[in-house]
Amino acid sequence: MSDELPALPWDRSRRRAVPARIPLSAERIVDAAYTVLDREGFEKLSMRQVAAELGVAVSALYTHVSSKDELFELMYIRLFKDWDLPDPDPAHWRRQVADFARGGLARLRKHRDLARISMIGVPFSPEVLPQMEQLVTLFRVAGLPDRVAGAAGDILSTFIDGYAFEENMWENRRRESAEISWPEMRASLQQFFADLPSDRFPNLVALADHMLPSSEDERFELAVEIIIRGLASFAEEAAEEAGGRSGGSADPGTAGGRGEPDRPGDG
Amino acid sequence: MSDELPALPWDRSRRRAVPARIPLSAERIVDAAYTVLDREGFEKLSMRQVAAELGVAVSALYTHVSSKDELFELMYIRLFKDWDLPDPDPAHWRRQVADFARGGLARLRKHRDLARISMIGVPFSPEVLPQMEQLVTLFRVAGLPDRVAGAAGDILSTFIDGYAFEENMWENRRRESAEISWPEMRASLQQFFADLPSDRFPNLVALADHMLPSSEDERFELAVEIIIRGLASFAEEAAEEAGGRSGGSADPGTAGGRGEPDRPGDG
DNA sequence: CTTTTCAAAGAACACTGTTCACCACGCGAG
DNA sequence: CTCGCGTGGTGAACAGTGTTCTTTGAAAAG
Repeated sequence: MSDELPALPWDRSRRRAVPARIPLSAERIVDAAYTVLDREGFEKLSMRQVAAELGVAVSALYTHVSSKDELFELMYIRLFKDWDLPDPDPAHWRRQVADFARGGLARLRKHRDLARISMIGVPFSPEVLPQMEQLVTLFRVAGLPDRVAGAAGDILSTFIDGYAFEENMWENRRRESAEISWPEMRASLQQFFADLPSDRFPNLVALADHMLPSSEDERFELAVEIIIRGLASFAEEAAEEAGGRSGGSADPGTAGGRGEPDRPGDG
Repeated sequence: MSDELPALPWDRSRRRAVPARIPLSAERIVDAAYTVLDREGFEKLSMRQVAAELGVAVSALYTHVSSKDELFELMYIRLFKDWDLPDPDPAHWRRQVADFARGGLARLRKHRDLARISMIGVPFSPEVLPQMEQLVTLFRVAGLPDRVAGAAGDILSTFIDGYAFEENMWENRRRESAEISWPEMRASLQQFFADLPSDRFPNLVALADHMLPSSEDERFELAVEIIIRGLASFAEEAAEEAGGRSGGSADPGTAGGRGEPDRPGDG
């Protein structure tokens, strides 16, 4: 990172040029904030905790970070560092969209309560533009009409954030109440549905087995598949319309996802 | 509510049986909390503010409400009071699902920052079960396979909450920064996309007109339509499978939404 | 009437984000 | 080498927060 040479004892000009304590910086503050977040959770993430983590006075933070909100903003931006999306491929746009969604969720899961911070961040920060561009490109080559291609990324991201947020909620609830495992919790909730009065809630009782996701990711995968199929329907529609109007000037292999080789099976 | 008779002046046993000040109750605390929420917003909604609204000491609240979290829970439950869903109609399930989504969003919009509180609430409270039952029923009569019908309500609600939450975020940002109107903000953001370097962000520039929703509800309507089409695709799939296997024992008018009379146009 | 009971009050505790006067220390100027 | 100077860390303070505990007052019960 730094090309600093070790200081020779007799070289007075270099003596303590690199001070014993690494200087404070926004970068280091964000690092510490993430450490506190993972250890204590969002609710107990305070400026004082971050300062303590760095062995520094609270007020020292404010020379590098103007407020707690700005600290959140900086933490949010980290989410998009080193996030490279593959080049859009019309033949596999469905899988690529699904992979984007999975990648986004995986990033939000990397730190405790990170989804809370993600939903606070302003979504047009310069750092997110490359991903946005890639995603919009992907939706265009998939054959979506402009107004859908422009909105799809936002819609998908909104869902991902919302999903991660609720996942967080459950995790925190589990953490503070008796620490029972997810399978146990799932079983008891399933029982709750099965035990409902079947005259008033016949369908909840009938579907008790399906009201809770069976694995950690099943529900997310299903949701993403639903959204992708919905998008595909718009692509088909656009392809039909273009085909009917101009006699198929668009490459038919480009638009419309149904029946493409990457159509995933269940799970 | 109460069958209290008017107090006669000479009846000492009834004197002040109904005290001059209406007694405190969880109900009244929730009322006051909503008043404070609308006036001050979520960030400044504190137990002290609520107590002040009621002209009462802070500690008095804690005899009716065990914590601020429980107050949030009670506020959350209010969301579902008097929310009647129409009886599921297989012929119009698409419109009914869309109406459910619109109704949910409308409820979240009824109070400032309400989405923040909605995302905190535990989703299996007894108060929400009737709506859940109606929704699951609707998805079943639409012909969705069980595992999709069981998840669809949760997925849709997650999206609605996430959408309302982000809408809140924007509204608050607008409120605190110069109060510029939404059309103005939209125009400047649109310009932001149009002015991006077109060598690095060709598609964002090309779709600058479509990156922001043109009206308040356009993006939400589109998202709901995408989800409904995705669900419909599962219904079709199930109908085909059932048709191929058992020779069409299921009522063909029940399953599969494509081409039904309520398929909405754009808008 | 007295006694019991229980909701409301008030003060206190341990926190929070943020600001401000102070001060030490490394740097360049002289 | 010495002298200001300014950057950046310090500690105290302010105005809040959620929550708890003890005290009080007034209504209900006996």
